[in-house]
Order: sequence, then structure tokens, then C-alpha cells
Amino acid sequence: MKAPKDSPTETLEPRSRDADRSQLAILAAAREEFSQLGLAGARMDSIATRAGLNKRLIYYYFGSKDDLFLAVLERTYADIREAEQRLHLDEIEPVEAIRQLVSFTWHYYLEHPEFITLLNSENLHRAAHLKRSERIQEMNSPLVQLLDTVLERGRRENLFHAGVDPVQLYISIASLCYFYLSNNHTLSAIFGRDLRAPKAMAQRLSHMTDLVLGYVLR
Amino acid sequence: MKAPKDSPTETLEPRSRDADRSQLAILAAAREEFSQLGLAGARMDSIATRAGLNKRLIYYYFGSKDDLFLAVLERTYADIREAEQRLHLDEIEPVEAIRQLVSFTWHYYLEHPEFITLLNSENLHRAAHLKRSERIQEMNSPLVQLLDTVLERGRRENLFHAGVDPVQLYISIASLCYFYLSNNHTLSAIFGRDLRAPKAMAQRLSHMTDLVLGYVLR
Amino acid sequence: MKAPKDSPTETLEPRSRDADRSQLAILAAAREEFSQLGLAGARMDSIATRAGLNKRLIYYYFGSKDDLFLAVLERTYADIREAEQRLHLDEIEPVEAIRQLVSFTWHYYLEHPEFITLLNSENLHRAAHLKRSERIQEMNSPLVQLLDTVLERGRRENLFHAGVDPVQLYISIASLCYFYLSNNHTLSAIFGRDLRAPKAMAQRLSHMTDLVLGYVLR
Amino acid sequence: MKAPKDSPTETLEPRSRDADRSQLAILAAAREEFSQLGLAGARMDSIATRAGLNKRLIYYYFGSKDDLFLAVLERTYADIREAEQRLHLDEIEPVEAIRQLVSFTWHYYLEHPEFITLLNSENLHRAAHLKRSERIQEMNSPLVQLLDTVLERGRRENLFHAGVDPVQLYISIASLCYFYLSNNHTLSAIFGRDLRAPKAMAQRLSHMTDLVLGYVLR
DNA sequence: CATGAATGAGGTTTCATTCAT
DNA sequence: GATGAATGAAACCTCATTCAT
Repeated sequence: MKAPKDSPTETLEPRSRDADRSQLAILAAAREEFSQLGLAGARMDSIATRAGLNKRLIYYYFGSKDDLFLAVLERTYADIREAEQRLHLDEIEPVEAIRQLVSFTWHYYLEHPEFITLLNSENLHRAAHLKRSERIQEMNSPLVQLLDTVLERGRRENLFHAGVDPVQLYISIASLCYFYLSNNHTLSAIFGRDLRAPKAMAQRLSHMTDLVLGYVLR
Repeated sequence: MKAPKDSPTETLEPRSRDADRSQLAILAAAREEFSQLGLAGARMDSIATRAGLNKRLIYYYFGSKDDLFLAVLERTYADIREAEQRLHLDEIEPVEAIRQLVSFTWHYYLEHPEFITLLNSENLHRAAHLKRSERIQEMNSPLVQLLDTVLERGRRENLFHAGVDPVQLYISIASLCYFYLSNNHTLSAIFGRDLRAPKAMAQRLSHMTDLVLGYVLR
Repeated sequence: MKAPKDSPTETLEPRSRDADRSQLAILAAAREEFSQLGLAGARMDSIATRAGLNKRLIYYYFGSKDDLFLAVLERTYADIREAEQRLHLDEIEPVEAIRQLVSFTWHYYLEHPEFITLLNSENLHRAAHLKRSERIQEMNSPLVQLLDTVLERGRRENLFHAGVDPVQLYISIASLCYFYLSNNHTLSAIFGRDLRAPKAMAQRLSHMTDLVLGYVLR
Repeated sequence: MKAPKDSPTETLEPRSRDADRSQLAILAAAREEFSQLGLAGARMDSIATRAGLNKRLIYYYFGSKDDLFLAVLERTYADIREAEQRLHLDEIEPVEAIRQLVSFTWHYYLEHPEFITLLNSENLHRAAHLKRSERIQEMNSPLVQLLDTVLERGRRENLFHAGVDPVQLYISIASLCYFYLSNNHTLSAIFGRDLRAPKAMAQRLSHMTDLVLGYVLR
């Protein structure tokens, strides 16, 4: 897991622009490939082609397929954490904050389908890559902490009832959004209807919000 | 997907017992392999070895890796549907029925981790295999219908509020149970604690039940 | 090359009708398969399926793929010799006899395309099967002898010139008919026109007849 | 059939010599293998061994067995067309030109037995590969056109009679030479004598020349 | 007479990776 | 920094053939 040179995004010394661009191109290509085909299904050749670069370069920058996969995972987590930073739940009144948290989670997963498939792949491998990551602590979501303060405020304002565990609730919100999208294909096939139709999607968001609010409200 | 002659479980004519046993051994071995390594990661050789049979026989009975994967999927769905048959929600009072549904779902996923990984694999492939299945209609869960009657009873008994969609609720219960187990490895790695510890597991079941009941109860 | 039991066509003792029928079915199926795909390309499984019989039976009756191929070859030669028997060149006047010989050869190849491809396969294998045949002497064409008498008559009637070798002429007639049909696909592809079109076929027969007659006539 | 970059023979830019040499080695090895064993009988392993190269490299350069077969066919046609270029029938008097055409065809087939077996293989496959070739128009023989002018000259000099179709005659000459060599093994086996003996070969060439001249001469 | 079950060897093709420049 | 050439190992799959009944 030796990330050669440095991570392209955090480079401070003025290194070759080309080098950075190449590494980013590889990461982007790898993210697509891994997310569409899984770790075992992904092809180094295909990644090189997608990146428009020579295959040898991938090994030069990332060492191996597994190391590349980890790099993609790290970047994927960095992206969602960055997006979460832009949510300011502490500035919103509690009920609306919950609504926005559900909505944000839903839309983030919706707009970043690769997040779901990459995580599924990593879970299939029992988080073997993540466990070896040196940046694992940076992946912890700030939202859990934030959700805790929202719940606390709601309780003080006598809106929410006591005893709601923020970790459990955070996981539950993720569960509701994640599963519907992650398992959409099998669910649609079995139910025999298109769960991605606009109306079905709107109903789902509404239902999830009701479910979560029904639970936290007194 | 030409299952030779008939499904091995439904055989009536006295066929060679060995043929049935071989097919079942292959299916069991394939289920393990596919669930642990995914479709692309699974190896036909490894499946043959696990089954204690010649590799060629897999092709003789199941045609190809993809067809075998579909056969495993079909059997996996058949298994859960069979287990669901043994739940008699219609004989239980509404609140307890909801509790049992959550509990059943949780424990089924817990005891059948292959269900989760197989479904993840199939979703990675956009349900391509399932869509080709001739038995897809048999995979529809009877629980949705049953849940509908439970909700109806609860409403008539003035316990539940109106307007709860049984499909949405069924999916939500599945979501809550599925995600926690499916994403356990990455969640544990990132939260830095063991979410499979007995205490954490008990808390999770309790939380999920509260969440669902908090929503359906008036 | 142990033909088990006996050849099905020449059975004298009243053996099972089924046995004969099965052997004939296998031979017919094998002829199709070998002629369409060549020796190496042919599949024993496919032959069994074409014959509507169990694959094991092929081995029971014919021993091996190579033995089966030889059996097919022998029957194929027997068929053309039988057809040749029905030509009575000795009863026709010389010029017309030559015409009929060309026409017969042409139409026989045309109506028995398997004859051509089977012979090509056997030649690819340097006649290895044929050389081991015990019936090889029966395959000699009676036409060479017959052609000799026709040429002799033509010469005596002062129609044909002397010194025409019947073997060479027989081979030449075969060449002209065989090649056009055997190489039809590549020739059509390269010339960019359909050499099997009715008009082209008629022209070909006419040309061949002219060529041969132009040579033998004084 | 993606020939990498360019055809090795037409390379202008200074590319790695090894790449060219490797491709040529593969083509030569494949030609031998295919011509001796047919398409289905040929083994990629064997081709790699013959070429002294890694099997993987064949796929790297030629894509698949079928694409390699097409490449061999294209080169084989290119070779004979090149040889035909060296015949200058237009500079020779008509009768001698016909003689030389027969002689050239005969000796070319004789010295390039792979030409015959490769064409037989391709015809077994109904010219499937050739039809996909992008260079198919380059395979048209210039001899047909040349033969036309020879016949025309002969007619003007009152040597040849009118109405001889050059395409038919070209095919006939090919037929006579091709069949004798192509079917030599079966013919020799059945006639019970060696048709490749020097004397038989000389007689054959003489007979063919007589046959063709007997036809075209007034 | 006939068949379904089973197999070892080997087929084409693919893969992550390294070499040489 | 970048690339085309090359490879050993192993993947999926197929084949002629035999076993057991």
C-alpha cells in the first residue's frame, strides 16, 4: 500500500502538471470501472483505456490493482465527507434539519451511484482494503456528531423524545436511502415495476422522511 | 438456463439419486463460492472442488457460470420464501406481528449472510440474470400482502394510523436489517468499533423495532 | 478400425430392425456433421443429437470418431459408385456419352455437396482413413474403364483423335466440376459475384462440356 | 481483425523491429499449422510453440483464432498475387502465354501446398472469414484481365477461336491444377498408384496443357 | 439395445504484471 | 514521464471417451 510520490490532490510542491493530470485520470477511470464491474470484474486494461493512458503508468503510480482500489475508495470517502461539510445542520431548526439530512443522504447516493457499488465491493472483501488504509480516521463522518446536537436541540425544544441514539439513527437513515437504490434492480425485477420512476422516487423520499420523523418526534 | 429435466427438488419419477445429489452439491458449493467472492471472483474450479465433483459436470448440469449463478439465485430466493411461509403474521395481533416481521427479517439475514452478498452481486449486474429467469414471478414475497392485512387490522383496531403503504414499509424493514449487516465491515472499520458485538446487535434490533413501531402506531 | 458386428446395409441374418435403423441414423447424422464441419470440427455430441440417439451408442457401433469417419467415407463412395452404375455410357454414341459423363459428374457433385467436403477433409488428413479401409478396392470407379471404351469407340468412328488417356480425362472432368463447386465460396467472395446463380451455373456446364469435347474431338 | 497499427509489411515509421518479427513469426507458424490441420484442428498452443513466442502474444497481435486465420488467408492471397505479377503474359506470344499460365498455376500450387489446404478450409467455412476481410478487393487476380488480352491477341492473329470467356478459362485452368494436387491422396489411395511420381506429374502437366490448348485453338 | 452420469486432458482466451526502452 | 512488447498462470469451457446400470 505504498502510495508512490504523494496523493495528487494534496500536492504542495509544484510537481509536473501532467503527472497530476495522469493520476487523476487514472483514478476517475478506475472509479468508473470498479463501480461498474466490481473489484474482480474490473480490468486494468480497461482502466488504462478509459484513462487514455498506458497501462504501465497505473502500476507506476499506484502499485497494484488492490492499491488502486484503495486509492479509489479513499477518494470516494473524501468526496462524500466534503459534501457533508457543506450541510450546516447546526444552523437549521431541528425538524427541518432531520428532513435535510434524509434528503441530502438520498440525493447524494442517487447522484453518486458509484459510492454504493464501491462500498458493496469493499464489504464483499470484508473491508480488507480499508483496514489497511492510513487515512481511515479521516473517513469518519462529521454528521454523527452534528446529528447528536440536532437531536439534543430538538429534545430541549420539547419536539423530540429522549433516548435517540445518533449513531443508530444515522445508520438507519443511510440504510433506508442506500438499500432502495442499491437493490433497485432486483427489487424492480421481482416486484415487476420500475422503482426508479419519478413518482416512485418521490414517494420513497416522502415515506423515509415520515418514518424518521415519526420516530424522533414526541 | 436449462435445468436438466426438472428441478431436483421436485422430482417425482425415480431418477438416479446420484444425479440429484450431484446437482445439489454443485448448487451448495456454488452458493458458498459466489457469496464469498462475487460472480467475477468465483472460480468454477473452486466450486467443483468444494462440491467434490468434476468441473465438467457443472457445465453438464448448468451450462455456464452465469446460468449456474442464476440457479443459485433462484434457490436462494426459494429458500427465503419458504422461510417466510412459516411466519404466520395473520394469526398474531398487529403490534406483535410488526415486531415479529422485523425480528424475522433481521435474523434471516443474520443467519443467511450469503443472501446479502448474492443480492449485491446481482445488483452489480443490474439484475441481468434475474431478468432472464423463468421463475421470477415465484420470487415475489407473500409478506407484502400479509403486511397489508396486518396494517389494515391495526388500523381497524385503532392502533395504527392510516395511509401506511405496505410496499414501502416492507422495503424499509428490509433496508434497516440489510444495510447494517451488508455494510458491517466498512461501518465497523470507519466507526472503529465492532458493530457485530452482541450488545451492539441487540441495540440495533431494538432500535429498528422502535423506529418501525414509532412510525405505524398512532 | 473394427467395424463391430457388420455393416448395417449388408446384414443377412435377421438382426434387430432397431439396430439397423440406429446405425443408419448415426451414419446419416455423422455425414451431415462431418461434411459441414470437417473431421476436427465435428462433435460426437452433435452427431448423437442429430441422430436422436445416445452418444454411447455411437461408440458401441462404430468404436471411435475416426472409425465413424471412415464408415461415412465408405458409404459416401458406395453411394457415388451406385449412381455411376446407373449411367450406361456403353449404350450411347461417343459424343453424347462424353456430354453425359460431364453432366452426370457436375450434377452429382451439385446434389451431393457432402461428397466434396468429406473428400477435402480426408485429403487434409492425407487419406489416412481410406488407406486403412478394407474396402478400398471397391471404391474404384467403373467409369474409368467405361470411358476407355467410349474413347475407343469414338476413335474407331473417326470422331475422336488418338492418344487420349482415360484416367487423365476422367480426373480432368472431375477437376472441372469439383473445383467450381468446392471453391465456390471463396471464388464468389473474391470475384464479387454469385457463381451459384442459375445463369452462371448453366454457363459453367456449357463451358466444361465445350472444353472437354474441344479436346477429344479430332 | 484489428491489425495493430499497420500491416507489418507496410510499416514506414521506425517501429520496434521485434514487433514486426514477432508478427511475421506468428503468421508463418499459423500458416503451417492451419494448412496442415485445418482451422478446427489447429492449436493455438502449437502455433505459439512453432513461432517460439508466448501464446498470449498471438492474442495481443491478432485478437482471436479466427482473426489470425483471416490474417493468414490475406497474406496467402497476397503472396500468390505477388507471384502472378512476375508473369508477363502480355509480352509473350499467345500460345506460349497459355502454356506458361498453365505451367505457372501448376507449379505455384505444387510449391505452395498450403494454398490449397487453406482455401479448402475457408470454403468449408463458406468463406466466412474472407467475407469479413477489408482487403478482399485486393485479392482479385490480375490474371483474368491479362488472360483476356492474350485471348484477344490470339483471336486477332487467327490462332484462337472466338467466344472464349476468360473467367471460365481461368477457373478451368485453376480447377485442373488444383484438384489433382488437392485430391491427390484420395485419388492415389483409390487408384492404387502414386500420382505424385515424377512421371505421372509430367504426364499430368502435359495433359492439362493439351486440354486447354485443344480448346482455345481454332 | 440403450442411456444418463461422469471424467481427464486439453482447448481458447484472459489476466495482472513486468521488461526494455 | 511514458510506452509497446512480452509473459506465466490461470480463467472458462469443451472434447472424446468411459462407467454403471
